[in-house]
Amino acid sequence: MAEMYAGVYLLNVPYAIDHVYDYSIPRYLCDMIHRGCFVTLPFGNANRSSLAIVTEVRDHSDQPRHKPIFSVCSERLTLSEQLLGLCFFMKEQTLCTIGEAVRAMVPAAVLGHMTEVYTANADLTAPAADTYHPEDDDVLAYLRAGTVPVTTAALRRKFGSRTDESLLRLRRRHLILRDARYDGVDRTTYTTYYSLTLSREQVTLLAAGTSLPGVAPLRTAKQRAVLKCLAEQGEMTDRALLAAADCTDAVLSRLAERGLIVSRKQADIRRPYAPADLPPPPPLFLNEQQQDAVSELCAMADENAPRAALLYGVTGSGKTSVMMALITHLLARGKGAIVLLPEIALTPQSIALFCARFGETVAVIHSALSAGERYDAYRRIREGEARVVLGTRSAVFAPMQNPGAIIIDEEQEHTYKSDSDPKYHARDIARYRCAEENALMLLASATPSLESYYKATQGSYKLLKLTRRYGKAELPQVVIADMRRDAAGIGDSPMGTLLCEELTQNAADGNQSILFLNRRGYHHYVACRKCGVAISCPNCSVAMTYHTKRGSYTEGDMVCHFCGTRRPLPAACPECGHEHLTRQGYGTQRVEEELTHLLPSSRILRMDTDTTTTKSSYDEMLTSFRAGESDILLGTQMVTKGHDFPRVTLVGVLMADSSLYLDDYRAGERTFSMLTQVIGRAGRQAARGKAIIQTNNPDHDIIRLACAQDYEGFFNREIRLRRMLVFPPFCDIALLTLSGKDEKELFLAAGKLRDELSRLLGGEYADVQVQIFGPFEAPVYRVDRKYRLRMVIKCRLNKRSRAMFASLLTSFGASGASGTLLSIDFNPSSL
DNA sequence: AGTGAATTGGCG
DNA sequence: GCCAATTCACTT
Repeated sequence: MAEMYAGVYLLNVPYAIDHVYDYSIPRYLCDMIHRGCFVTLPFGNANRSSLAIVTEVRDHSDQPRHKPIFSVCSERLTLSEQLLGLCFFMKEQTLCTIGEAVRAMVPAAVLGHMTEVYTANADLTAPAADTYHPEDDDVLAYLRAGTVPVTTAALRRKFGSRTDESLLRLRRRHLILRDARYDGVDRTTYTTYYSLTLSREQVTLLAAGTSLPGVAPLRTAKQRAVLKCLAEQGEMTDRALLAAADCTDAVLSRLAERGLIVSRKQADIRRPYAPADLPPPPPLFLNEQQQDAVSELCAMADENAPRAALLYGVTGSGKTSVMMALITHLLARGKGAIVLLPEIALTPQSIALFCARFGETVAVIHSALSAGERYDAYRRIREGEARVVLGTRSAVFAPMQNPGAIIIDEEQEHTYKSDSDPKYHARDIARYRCAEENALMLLASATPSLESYYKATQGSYKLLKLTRRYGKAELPQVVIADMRRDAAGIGDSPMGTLLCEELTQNAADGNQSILFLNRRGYHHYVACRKCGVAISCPNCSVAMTYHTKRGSYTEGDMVCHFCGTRRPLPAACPECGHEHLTRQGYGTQRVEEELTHLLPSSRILRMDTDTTTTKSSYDEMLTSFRAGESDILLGTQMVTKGHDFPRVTLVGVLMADSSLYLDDYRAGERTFSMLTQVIGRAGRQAARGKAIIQTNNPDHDIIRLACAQDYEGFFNREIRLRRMLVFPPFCDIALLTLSGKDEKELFLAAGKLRDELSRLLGGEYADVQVQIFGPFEAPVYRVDRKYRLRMVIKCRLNKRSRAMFASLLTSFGASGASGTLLSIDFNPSSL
């Protein structure tokens, strides 16, 4: 048989050397190695043991030299053809390495990891030259005394921080050998079940001391107790049995030896969201519009071709019911579904909703799962046991065979974009998977992203609308409170008179309120006292941010975070000429203080990232509020999503302007979406609710349109602006960030980056059209003792422009200025 | 010349 | 990312 070769990608290499490497396949591994399986192999000068994934198997190779693969990680652990293809798609799409893509798909616990181990070198003929350090002796002695390889972690525990340098020197002197151990894949835990081999009657007789033919009488009370328990309860887990019979496992093994009981091992499945005791799901009652949408979606799914749809439904129109009907349809046809939700919407309530309807076939994936839980969810999906996956962004990689649909709820949420490597957007991944698997991608939202709605109007997505509210829910009454003329507002209080009165009254009536506060105020924009309009960048219309000059507390500049433009603070409002300009920006903490003064009799529950450190504390707070333990829920984003609070009749929005004047071209879109959702929180079921929007810009289009819940009006306004100023969807944005510890090196590298960019654009990539901004300082210039510079490039993302950026990344990764790091984010979620 | 520290080039 | 070969800066 001819020699076989494997093309592999290393899992732990930088972008610049992330390409296929050819290895020879040893005879004894021949029938175990195939596309998508994981192997360990020697890599680099030192032949360090590394993890890699096999992407090709063939009987020839162009390379002159080949190292042999060490071993296969697990016969069961492989990446499917589809997911392997997705890795290459991601590499091209997001400029990540294959390894990064793989790690996004396979839970760490499933992949296992390499551990470094050391042994003393038995072969002492090697040259023992070089530097001798007496303090290395004890490490060497320790390794020589032992018989098994020792992990670096264990050595560090024993010898402290000097371990690493000692190991390095000893290794240089060839006195010790380094190796790597690949640590397991199978995290399955088992439970042992015991049961009787005899009939209950026989056991009862035995326990009573009667002797049976062919069975020796029971000697001890413990043995009798065990049999009695089993006779009463039937099959029991070892743990339950030991507790019930109050004995040790020695008793059990004696009985098992005698053949009176048998044990059976069963693999555990950790199911943190087991559908225990849930009420049976109510039948889905769909109105005509919903029914139409369902029929359309089912028909699309049945085409077995790549399809995409946008379900645009006003708040409370019952989008979830439509999804559930679609999923029911898919399950009946032997297909599965992946449902993505934003993290804050993945609450016990929403999980229970799905579990109640789809039961055992639901798997939940989110960031708070333990390694074992994640592993089990992964396994259940891969084995086909779970056919409905409910999860956050990363669930889009769920190893489901034959998905019929990938559904993205609240599609506009920016949490679907990852901002660490690999910097993917779940929507792009979903689109690719659906195209490969002939499935339906369904985007759903009350306020679709501009990009998606635009695609729908262009016909690339099928647009389905739900315009009617479900049941008898009514839109709340919306009041815009003009803070410019509010006495309370002048004193820089975030609370207006009207809202204050209404809150007091509402609490007195025994109703609950929600106060929504935009975000923590570290972003300072400057707005006019009289007209409320903020200072914006003359180039890109993005609100500018006030930055104090370094080393000064009083002097500062206005800076555009998009294009880097710097301007001195103007003396008067460019809109109306008024001279009183003020800095804006509040945080929740300050507001809570104000509130306790203004509303001494109300019980206030504050909820933000400071107070909800864990997932459970978040759930506890929601439960407590729902139970009526507070009058007012004050919080950021997280109060807007996914929960019905039947007793909430009043919603207040503080400082609607601060999101209106975010340092991002999507500020208007975000504000519209946020206001629409918040307003929808008031009075979803019971009496008609009320929403009070406090703003200094009562006439602003976005505020007016949001209060009228006029998405299409908003879309038409915004898309015109985007076209005019050339922002997505009319271009793409590449954000290049250079970071480094040495400020001088960093600026040098920035110069190099700009030069390299113009070299590429002047020559090989002359056909790529771009508009370049920067380099300029990142909004937060210093993070983690590193400085950061960025460039913003407007362009059209396609094969050519991506190749250009890839080449940039390669040259900067390989020979780029030392100590500085280049990272590229296409269409970042925030700037 | 000799030493250790910083830089560079390559990995199949 | 990690290693070793190479260059560099500085002592002896």
